[in-house]
Amino acid sequence: MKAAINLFGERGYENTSVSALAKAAGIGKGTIYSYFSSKNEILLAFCEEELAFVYKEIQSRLDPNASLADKMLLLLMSQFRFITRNKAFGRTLLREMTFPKEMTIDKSRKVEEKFLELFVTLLQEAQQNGELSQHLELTITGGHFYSLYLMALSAWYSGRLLTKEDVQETLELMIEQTLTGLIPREKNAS
Amino acid sequence: MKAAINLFGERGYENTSVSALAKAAGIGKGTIYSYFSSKNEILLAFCEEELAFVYKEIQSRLDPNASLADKMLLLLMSQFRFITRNKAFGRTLLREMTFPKEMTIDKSRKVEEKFLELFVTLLQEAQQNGELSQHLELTITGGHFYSLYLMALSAWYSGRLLTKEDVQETLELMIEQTLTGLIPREKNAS
DNA sequence: TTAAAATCTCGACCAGAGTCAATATTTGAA
DNA sequence: TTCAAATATTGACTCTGGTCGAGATTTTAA
Repeated sequence: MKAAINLFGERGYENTSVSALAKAAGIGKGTIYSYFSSKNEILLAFCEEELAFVYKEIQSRLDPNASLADKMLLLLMSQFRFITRNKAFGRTLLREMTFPKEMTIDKSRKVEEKFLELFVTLLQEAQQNGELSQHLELTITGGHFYSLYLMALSAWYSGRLLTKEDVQETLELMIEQTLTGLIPREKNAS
Repeated sequence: MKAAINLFGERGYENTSVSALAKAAGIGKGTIYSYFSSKNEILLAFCEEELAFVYKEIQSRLDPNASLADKMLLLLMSQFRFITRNKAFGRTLLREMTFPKEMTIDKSRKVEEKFLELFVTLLQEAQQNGELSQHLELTITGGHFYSLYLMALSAWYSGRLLTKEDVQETLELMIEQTLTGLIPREKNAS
């Protein structure tokens, strides 16, 4: 893991071969494969550590008095900025996290769960404030916001959204829409 | 392309090497790479044809009198069933479609655009029916439903949703939530 | 008709992910 | 202490995606 942190950080994920990793760690390549099932799983493990740190960051920045929409936007954008810090790196990670192979499902689930927890915490607070309907199943609702995050990332990687500002705007709009709904309301939301 | 359709269909994408493809097509491997920029792009081209067919299917099955929610569910589930017909195949395709490399962005955009069009068509109809707020930017709203689709697929590939029935239930709930919104309403929707 | 330029085709070659049988080390029972 | 069974380590090897320069083919224009 130390070798991974060094080399991935230095040359990036794609430009680091497993052999190089093994040499840097002073072990044989085969040994690596007896601890990780694939190169991607090393990446996942690497991110587990990084993400724990990012989550702490986010939680400390959350203004408890802000609206749910604002908090959600902060959460999504922080995560977005982290993951796209290095484009190729983020892509590989997202591919493996979002559509994992059987081989890496466990690790990927674990990382994802941590992320979903953040949503649920936020939503619980909002529900207590009355900002959110009481009858919602929060895991599902968490998934709902998670889906916006995936969408934004996909749009970014496909070039449909070009700048971080575009992403932020789109997310803002979608969060708003998610909260108020798409069908006509008799009363306008405040 | 003919060789691809045969071999991918027969042995699957992962088990078909580019060399095998070349041999089956009776051309050199290098020649393939002067028409496609990567193996994944062959997959994308392969799917362009398949998907056009699926879209026709879907549109013919849509009952014009059904509610937007029902139509949307049909659309998402049809697509879901198609893509997960072969798990590994779908995974590779989704990875490349959702988080494409610069190399394949064009192809992937093209395929995706066709898919998004379906959403927009549906939404336009709904807007005319008064089932949808007038002031919505439909591209964004289309993206909104697209995001639910991604989410469902991700949950399926991660094993958070295990059966197609789970997926359908979750999508149903989320579509409902998307339409009515998450914040409390004074009046219940009819 | 011809030959130079532009384009296309090819497969030997390279690099890197992942395998596996051989070897080294550790464990534990007598 | 001993040695056999269990476990861990290793790097040579395989397989495949992708590259590239050499050579074949087509186009163009005189």
